[in-house]
Amino acid sequence: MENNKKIKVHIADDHQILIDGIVAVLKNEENIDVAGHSLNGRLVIDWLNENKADVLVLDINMPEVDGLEVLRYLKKNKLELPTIILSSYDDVKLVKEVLKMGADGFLAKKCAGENIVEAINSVYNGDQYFSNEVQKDLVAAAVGKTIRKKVHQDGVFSSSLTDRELEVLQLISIEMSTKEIAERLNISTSTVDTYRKNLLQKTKAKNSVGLAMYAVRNKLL
Amino acid sequence: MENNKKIKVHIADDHQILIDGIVAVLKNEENIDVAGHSLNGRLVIDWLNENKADVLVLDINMPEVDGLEVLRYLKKNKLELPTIILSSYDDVKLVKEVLKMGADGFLAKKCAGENIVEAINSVYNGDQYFSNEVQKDLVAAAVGKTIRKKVHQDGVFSSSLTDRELEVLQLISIEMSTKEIAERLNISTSTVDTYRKNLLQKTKAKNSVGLAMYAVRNKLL
DNA sequence: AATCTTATCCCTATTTTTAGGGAGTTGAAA
DNA sequence: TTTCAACTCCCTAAAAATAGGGATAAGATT
Repeated sequence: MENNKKIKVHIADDHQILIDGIVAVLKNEENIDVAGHSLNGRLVIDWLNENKADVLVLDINMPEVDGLEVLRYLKKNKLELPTIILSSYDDVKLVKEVLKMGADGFLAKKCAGENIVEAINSVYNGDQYFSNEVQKDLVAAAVGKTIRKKVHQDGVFSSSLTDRELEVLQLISIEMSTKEIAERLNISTSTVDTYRKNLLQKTKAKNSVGLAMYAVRNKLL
Repeated sequence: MENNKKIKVHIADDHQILIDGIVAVLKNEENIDVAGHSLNGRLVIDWLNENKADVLVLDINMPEVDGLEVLRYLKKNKLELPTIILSSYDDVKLVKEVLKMGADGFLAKKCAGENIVEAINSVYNGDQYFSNEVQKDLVAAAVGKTIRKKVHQDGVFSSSLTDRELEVLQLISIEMSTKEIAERLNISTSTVDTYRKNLLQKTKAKNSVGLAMYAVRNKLL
């Protein structure tokens, strides 16, 4: 019952309805206290400057300042705050990206509200938490429970995209042709072709549209 | 208090958490009864074949069968079911598209849960309901309260894209090639090519990536 | 009755993308 | 010092997309 024993949670999502839902679910939990909630990343950072949370539940897609930027901010300022990513997609590629950026959990929105309780308790205790399907995929990727270590030790999960590849991906996403990209980057079209091939392989996209959609999904633009 | 006076609502959204939130909000309303809920469009249609709802609250982005397809189904089967579109974005273009397809309300998810009560009552009474910002934009587009009539009378709001074009656009956006689309729609590749040309012209996109990005921007997926 | 929209299909030709392959340089890490 | 990742470039060939053009049938609208 004591307040100082409760896990203080901050929830960030641009959908008020979803926040309401999570709050409703967490209201039944005695050891969890929703200390605050924000509708975008800017508000999260502002809030964290004034208050303290034990766990952050963070949506990726938010206006103005999105979840990835909040993660970057936390990392840069060496704020060790257990963070669970809320996502509409249980995209393995996105999981990898956010893990690399310091997130500790990944919860697909389509998961029932009850899982969020588990997730919060897990990351609060220093563990990691992943949605079912995500976890399956991760396991399929031949990794056990030491995911974080893997990530930080040998970069198994680090985003497969190099700087240059990302650059090319971004230019593809703004409707540039190979020739245009080559001119823009002052490299030959052959080189751009190589990046295209690597991108298609790494993102498992079928064509340029798939590359652009990958960029959209993973907020790479 | 009588059950037969309650408005039977069916909620469709692929995020369980969001459904939980809406159910929690509607639980406090005496004249509204959440008769059912579904995680994708296929389940909505299945449910409607077995049950009756007075109002449908429908998310656009759902796996397998999305909200737009449900709207198409309702239209094709002449099912007059007041429908409120739940969307992550209050994109005017999307509003136009769904209005054209027979929706009666448009609620941005970022709106507080209370608005949904108003929205449900409105469409149940034959009126239309729109989120604040959407409404503003619609007014700005020089239209008053006879939106539906306008839509059905002179197509002021009809998107420049025809049904078939939209269909092709969506298939392009999921990385399908012209040949694949032709097979899926049982038309010739020449026809698909024609739609591609028209789409490129209408959306002012430079290539398929541009088309996909247009679809993303306008939430046509 | 004449017009317009939508959906359908075809032809030609060029440009772009995709799919294989290989290969050299550089800089950083082991 | 060797190894490795990243960046760069090239060759060949097939598949796909883009850019013009035109055409017909069904339906609704004027």
